[in-house]
This record gives sequence, structure tokens and C-alpha cells, in this order.
Amino acid sequence: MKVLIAEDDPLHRAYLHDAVRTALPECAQVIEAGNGGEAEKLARENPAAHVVMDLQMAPRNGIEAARTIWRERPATSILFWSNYADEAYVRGVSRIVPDGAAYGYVLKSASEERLRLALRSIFIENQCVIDREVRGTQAMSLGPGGGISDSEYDILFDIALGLTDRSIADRRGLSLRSVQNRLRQIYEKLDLYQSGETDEDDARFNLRGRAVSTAILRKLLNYGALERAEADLQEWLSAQR
Amino acid sequence: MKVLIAEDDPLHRAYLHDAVRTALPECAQVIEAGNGGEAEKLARENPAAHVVMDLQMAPRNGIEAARTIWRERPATSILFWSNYADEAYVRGVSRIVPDGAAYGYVLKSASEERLRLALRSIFIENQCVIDREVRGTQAMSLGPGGGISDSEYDILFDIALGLTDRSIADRRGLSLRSVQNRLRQIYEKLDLYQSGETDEDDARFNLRGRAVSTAILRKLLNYGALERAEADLQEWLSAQR
DNA sequence: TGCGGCGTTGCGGGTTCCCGCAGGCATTTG
DNA sequence: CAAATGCCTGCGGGAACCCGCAACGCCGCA
Repeated sequence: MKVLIAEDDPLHRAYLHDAVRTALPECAQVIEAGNGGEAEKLARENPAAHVVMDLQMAPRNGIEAARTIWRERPATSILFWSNYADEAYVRGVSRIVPDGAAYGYVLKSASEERLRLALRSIFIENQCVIDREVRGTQAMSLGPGGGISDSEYDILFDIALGLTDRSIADRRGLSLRSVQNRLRQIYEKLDLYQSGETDEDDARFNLRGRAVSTAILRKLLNYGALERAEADLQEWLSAQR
Repeated sequence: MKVLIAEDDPLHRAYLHDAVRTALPECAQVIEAGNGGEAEKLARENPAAHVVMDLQMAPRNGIEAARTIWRERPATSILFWSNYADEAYVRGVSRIVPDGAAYGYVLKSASEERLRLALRSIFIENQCVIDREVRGTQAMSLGPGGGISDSEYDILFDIALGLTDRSIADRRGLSLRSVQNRLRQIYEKLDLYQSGETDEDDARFNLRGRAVSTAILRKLLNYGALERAEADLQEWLSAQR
């Protein structure tokens, strides 16, 4: 058994290396990568390796790396090891995991015990392991209240990227009016209709912009997700002309 | 001499503790805090302590903690130790440092040698030390090209928060038209007028939203900065009625 | 004293955004 | 089959946004 570690912080990398060694004595080799690009290369060279992946790395982050690894080898087991349980990360991961692949999501704040347990569950038992707090944010996004559907999520990205209603309609294959309806639903779910509606001096906020800022503050959006969305957008733009 | 360490990651905290011990043998006591709130409390209890501060912490980040510490003791020496040289962080720090205070900004990716040197320079020689890459982003923001002035920066936050032109005018004490002029300058400096102006099919982008997304992608804005801006905004809103 | 640059403000317009209203189509339910 | 529900679409209008143009005050400079 081989394990590939992708993590840019040397301290955390060493810690991980140690945890893998003690949790998986049957592991013959531990390979280390310092960013997403390296991880993809090393995964290609070691086709049987399991992967432990940090999410925030530069210049190529964990989600992009995982996407290309899974594209080449859909059966790979990947354990994501992240600082945060933000919805943007959780959605980003759950949206790229192939059917049948085993994966896990544990927080860096978890105890070493939990980390070791997750390593064994995923790489030996081939079982999915999701950290408790992460499940919490997952449940919240599926609940009836603030739950934003996938299609709404897409359009949230579009306005976060600064696209026009017209462009969104083109891109998503909808009419202009439908885009606006979806926007309205998003505003609704983001609770933008309850601030400053005391008497008549509303109009404090531009709904479009306010949606983006509250999405960021609620961690539905973050830098990495926006970066990926921007890359997709550029790709679509150049395919357009 | 006492040194207060504020850093939420245990691994990094231990590393820092070690570095302080070896760089400053004359240091009698090293105090550790796990987040910004703790740091403020411990700084209050140890009025003579120098401070080493991580920027990204939860629930209270390094900039807020530094702000209150400096408000109570403007002469405190603070060394910021951060993962990133983003303009949002650099501006956030340089905007709160009091006159005459010694401070430093060192990246976590710097060698331990550099870290030790910075520790001695700031806490013993009372000298400012700014990491090379950080100076780079500082210079870029002051240069003639993409340099965004402070007043423009304020308004960039306002649109990122989703405020209306009218509200921005009220808040900043400007006329509506002046706000729009400043917005135009921001769009100019963000290079929003060069994408998709090939023939006539422009209008791909909503300038207002596009400004926010490119500001985030260029790291002029980030979560922490937006969070602080939102808090300021709420304060102003409640002072308004 | 006069001149030119800079920032601010007002006016008017074209465009986009936000939304109420109503009609069309598919699926579900009694 | 009829009614109901949900989603998409078009129309129209009021508000906000983006901007060209022009006037005014302020400051530095010859």
C-alpha cells in the first residue's frame, strides 16, 4: 500500500506523515507533494496510491487536483483534510466525487485519534468518513430553510462573477425572465428581504451585490470556489466566439 | 521581557514558541493565546509583553485583536506572522498601526532564520521589519498603475457589501454623482474596460459585480476584511436611525 | 492676477435590474 | 377528466445604475 500526501505546510505535512505511519503500519511508502500540481503528477506515477489531500494549497488547490485525479482514476480513495467546514468547500468536494469512490472529510482541528481512525476506515475498509461538523453544514444546506439548490448555486456564482442577467441566460440556457426569477429565489433564501424594511427608507442595499456579500459571509462562497468558477467562465467565454 | 504568542494552530504555536526561545534567550516568559479574544485578555494582564500575532484566527482574527491592543497600548511591538501577502491583509495592518509603534510582517513560508532575525530586530532594536514579498505588494498598491487610493478602497468595500449608490453617498458624505465618479475610477483601475470590447457584444458584465469579483481574485478583498467592513457597516446603520 | 488641473456636483439619457401580472406547458392528485 | 401545483416565459413599468457633458470651487504656479 502506498499513500500520497498533498499538503503545502511543511509542519502539517510532517504531522500527517507521522499519523499515516502509525495508523497504517501496512503502508509501504509515503509520498509527499507540496501542492496540487505535484500531487497530480505523483498520483499518475503511483497509480495504486491512496491520497490524503489538503484543500487550500497554492498555486493549485486540492479540489482541482482531486478532480483531475478522479478523472484519471475514479476508484481512488481520497481523504480531504481541511481547516474549515465551510459550505463552499463541502459543496465543492461533494460535487466532484465519482460514484462509488470512497472519500473522507476530516478537519485539522480533529484529534489525532480521529484522523487515524478515518485513515483506516477509508483506505482499508473503503468506507466514507465525514466529520461531524461537516455533516452539520451538509444537513443545513439540505434543510428546508436556507437550503440553496444546485441550480441556484450555479447562478449565485454567475452573479458573484459579475455576469449580466443576459449573459447568465445565455450561459445556462434560460430566458432572461427565468434568470430573474431564480435570482429572486436566491434573495429570498438569503434573507435579503428582512433588513431595513422598517418603514420606507429601504433601498439601502443593492440586492445583487448584497447577495454576494452575504453568501461570502455565510461561507457559501470563498476564494477558491470563485477562482474555479472564474476559470470555468473563461473557458466558456472562449468557446463562445 | 515577556512575549505573547497568538496563533490558533497548535503546531505553529509550538514552532513559534521554540523560535522565540532560541532567538530571544533574554525572554523570561512566553505566553500563548489560541485566538484574538484570548490575546486581548492576556495582553491586558501582561502590559509589557511584546506580541507575535497570526492574522487568520477564529473567532476573532489578528487584525481586530491588534487594533484593540494598540488602542490600549499604542507603543506595543507586534510582529504579524501570516501565511499570505495579500493586499487585503497588508492594507488591513498598515491602516491600524499607530504612529511610532514598531511592527513587522513576516510570512510563514520564511526561513526560521528570517523569523528569528525579525524577532530580534523588532523586540530588541525596536525596528520595523517587513518581509520582501510583502513590500512587493505594498509597492504595487502605491505604484501608478493598479494603485487604488484609500478613499477608493473604502468605496470598493461599500459596493462589495452591496450598498446602493445612494447609501454610499450618505455614508461617505458625498453626492450621488461623486460616488459614481469614484466607481468609474475603480472600474478603470481594475481594468474592467478591456474585456469583451471587441465589437459590440459587450454588456457581458455588470461592472459593479465584476469589480467585486476581480477585487477578490486579485486579493484586494478577502473574507476577514469583508467581515470587518460588515461590522463597521452595521455599527453605522444602527447609529443612523 | 490669471491660468490650468483636480475633485465635486447637477442634468439628462440609455441601459440594466427588480418585480407584479398573466399565460403556457408538464406533472400530480382527487 | 378536472383541478392544482410548479416551472418557464413574455410584457410592462418603476427604480437603480453607468456615463457624457458642463459648471463650480479649490489649490498651486508662473
